[in-house]
Amino acid sequence: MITSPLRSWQAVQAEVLRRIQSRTWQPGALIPHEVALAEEFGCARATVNRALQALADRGLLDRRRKAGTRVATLPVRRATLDIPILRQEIENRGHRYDYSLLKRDPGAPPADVRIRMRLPEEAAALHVEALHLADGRPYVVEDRWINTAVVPAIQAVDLAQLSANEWLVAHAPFTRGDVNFMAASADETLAPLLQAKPGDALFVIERGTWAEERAITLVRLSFAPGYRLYTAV
Amino acid sequence: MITSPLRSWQAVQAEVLRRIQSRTWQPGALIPHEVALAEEFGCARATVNRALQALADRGLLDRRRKAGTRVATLPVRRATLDIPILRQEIENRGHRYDYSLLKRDPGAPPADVRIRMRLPEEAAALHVEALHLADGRPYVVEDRWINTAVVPAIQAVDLAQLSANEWLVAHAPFTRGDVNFMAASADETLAPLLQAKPGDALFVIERGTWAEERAITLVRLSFAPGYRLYTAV
DNA sequence: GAGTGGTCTAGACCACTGT
DNA sequence: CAGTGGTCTAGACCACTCC
Repeated sequence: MITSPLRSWQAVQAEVLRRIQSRTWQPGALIPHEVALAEEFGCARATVNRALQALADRGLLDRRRKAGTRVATLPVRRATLDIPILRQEIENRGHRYDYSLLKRDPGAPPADVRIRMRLPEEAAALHVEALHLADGRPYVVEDRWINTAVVPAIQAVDLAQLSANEWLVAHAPFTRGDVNFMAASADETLAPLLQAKPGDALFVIERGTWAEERAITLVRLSFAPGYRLYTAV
Repeated sequence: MITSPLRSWQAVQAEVLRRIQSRTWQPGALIPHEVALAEEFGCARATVNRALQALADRGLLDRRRKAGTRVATLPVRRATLDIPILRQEIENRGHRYDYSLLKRDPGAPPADVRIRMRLPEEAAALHVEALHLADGRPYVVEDRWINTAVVPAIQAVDLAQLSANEWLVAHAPFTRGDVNFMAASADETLAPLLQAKPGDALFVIERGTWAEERAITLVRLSFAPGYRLYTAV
């Protein structure tokens, strides 16, 4: 029961959340419409709207025009995770960041990469391999293909000084991206670079970025053993 | 240059995004304040506010009272990923879902679990191990500890019929959670369950949930080799 | 202290969609 | 067609923080 007016959308959100969690409003049930809640809470409809929208974004409510607002039956756990620039991630943890370019090779990408990037048969690309270090210890191996048709300017960049990632975020804004997280075993090439044993389980992030419908870059980051990606919900 | 009024916050967002991506507004630069933009775009300040807030949420703008709004220098890639109920994930992919309870053991948790869950020394808990299958093939091994002090009712549930996860989402709403993603090698116990070879790299999700400051459950999900977690940005 | 974003309000109209 | 959420507006006040 509400005694005094709820004046902020956060307060409204908290009260609605309480009713969901206390099962006052059962999963799947229709909740009162915005005008009714605004009246009950003693605030404007826009305030209720803001609160309910925030809860819908978090996956706790399902809202549809005319149909009304329902408590989600299967609350989806929605986690937001920041994918930081490696330099930032390492420096935020209080370590010194170092970077070393291993390879920089113009050339045709292998078939699997070409397909993932949807490049034509004879497309030119730039292959970059690099090692990122935290306090001098290997942190992650970067294996990247860059579509030089979209960002020709990168061919003139000295990637020994500035990582491809940092150049790209500054000069090649993307409109769309996808990310894959997976586990992979360290092979003979990767293991020594990461000071790991062949066969060690590595955490891998594979990321593609696109400008409209054209691939900019595809990168595979293989992290040293022990890496964890953390997020709060 | 804007010729006709931008009437929706999405239109305002698109125009601002265009200026960021075209570097009309350089990274780190201060952009006009809300009143000025509202005037230029021919809409209300609230509309501009909504658009800029959405972009700030996506990590493309930094906003501070009095200081104004700046283009983020290092655009953070923020990915939202849904952590579905396993049954849903498997059925969404068009497979048949099966579930098999391997173990159900009341008892004291080991020290590392107790510490992660911040349980007192002699706390009672319920240990559950289960296998989730897709089309009859092992999909993930679940290794879970449940704090029976918080959800005593689960002791009466027949976990051979209903997975602990599904019972918990319906009966123990949590206020806070954390998630860790990592890679681990299959050990002698896990490998046969997942039809994997010992040493295979497995994708692992470790999730803790809390009601206020009391741990509800801690679960470790070890996925069969080849699993990928995907998200679009 | 003053400038900027954060939010609330009351009212209005629009857009979608279930019946 | 009617009910519900989605959004816009104009104006107001507040809260934070830089100077």
